Amino acid sequence: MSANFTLGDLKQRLQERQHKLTPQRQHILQIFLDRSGEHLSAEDVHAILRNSHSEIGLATVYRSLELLNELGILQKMEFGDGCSRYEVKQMDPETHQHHHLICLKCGKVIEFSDDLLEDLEQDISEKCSFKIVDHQVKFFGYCKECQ
Amino acid sequence: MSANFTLGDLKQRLQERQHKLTPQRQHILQIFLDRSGEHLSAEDVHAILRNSHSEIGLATVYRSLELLNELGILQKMEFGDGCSRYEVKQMDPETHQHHHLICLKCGKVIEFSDDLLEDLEQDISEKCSFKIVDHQVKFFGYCKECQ
DNA sequence: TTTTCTGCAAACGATTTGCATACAC
DNA sequence: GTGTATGCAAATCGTTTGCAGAAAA
Repeated sequence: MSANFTLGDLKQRLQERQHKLTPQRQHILQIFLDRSGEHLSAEDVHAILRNSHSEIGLATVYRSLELLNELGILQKMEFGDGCSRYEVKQMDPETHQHHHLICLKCGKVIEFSDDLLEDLEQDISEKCSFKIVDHQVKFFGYCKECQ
Repeated sequence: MSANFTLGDLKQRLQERQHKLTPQRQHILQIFLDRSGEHLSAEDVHAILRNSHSEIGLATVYRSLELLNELGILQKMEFGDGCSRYEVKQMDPETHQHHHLICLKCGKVIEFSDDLLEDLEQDISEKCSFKIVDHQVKFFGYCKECQ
């Protein structure tokens, strides 16, 4: 249960949209598969690539991240630090969203999973005639070490 | 109850930090007081100023918005449209936060108030030893007109 | 082959900054 | 007066785009 994405999934989703399976795209996805739980920016990914082996243009990194996001493999998110960050999405829709606790002092991002929002979504749908397809919850405060 | 900020509050908070009460800062705050409920960007504010009377440099608008945010008078927020937006904060801490429903099609931002998050915050504090001082909740979906 | 990619460099848009002048205190 | 604010223009930063050559299908 709770299986992860593989390079095979990437290949399949690319083919469905007549996109090509390039080594650059594979390398970039692999970085996320090797580091699930981290929130990497385009610059982060670019630096990791540079350090490990392949030199890939920054523009290609940006284009690939955007594509992986559209394919539903990565999830784009903003933590207010001035750049977009990405993480691998959970394949299993049963495994519910996690929220982010962002420390105002050290900037650390802690994850917290929960399903309490289900009720709230239901409530909103009814009261506002708004069809919710996604949500984003961030809590700001101070982590254990910074309090 | 649920009183709003006034220019007097601005004056007081500025003095506490040895900042000066300038006409620019007053005009900018006034714009928000006249339009509570709107989520204005720096460019929006600049345009409104230009249309109404005073020509204020864009850099000053940015500096003032940042200052008003630090003074706790405005609340800075991101809706993913590429720029920071601001709205007047509620003075009364009893009046609880409102959440934002963001339509993925037309971009409209609807407000929704609720207190359900209280329980969740309590839960997180205990489980993660994380002291929460603020939260941000956004729901993405389709509004009545766009469904 | 045909179409989609990549890499580079230039373009971009939002935001910030340096600096000389102007103003609030 | 003294120190903070302003306005302008230039600088910055993350991100996007145009285009010619490279590579997947």
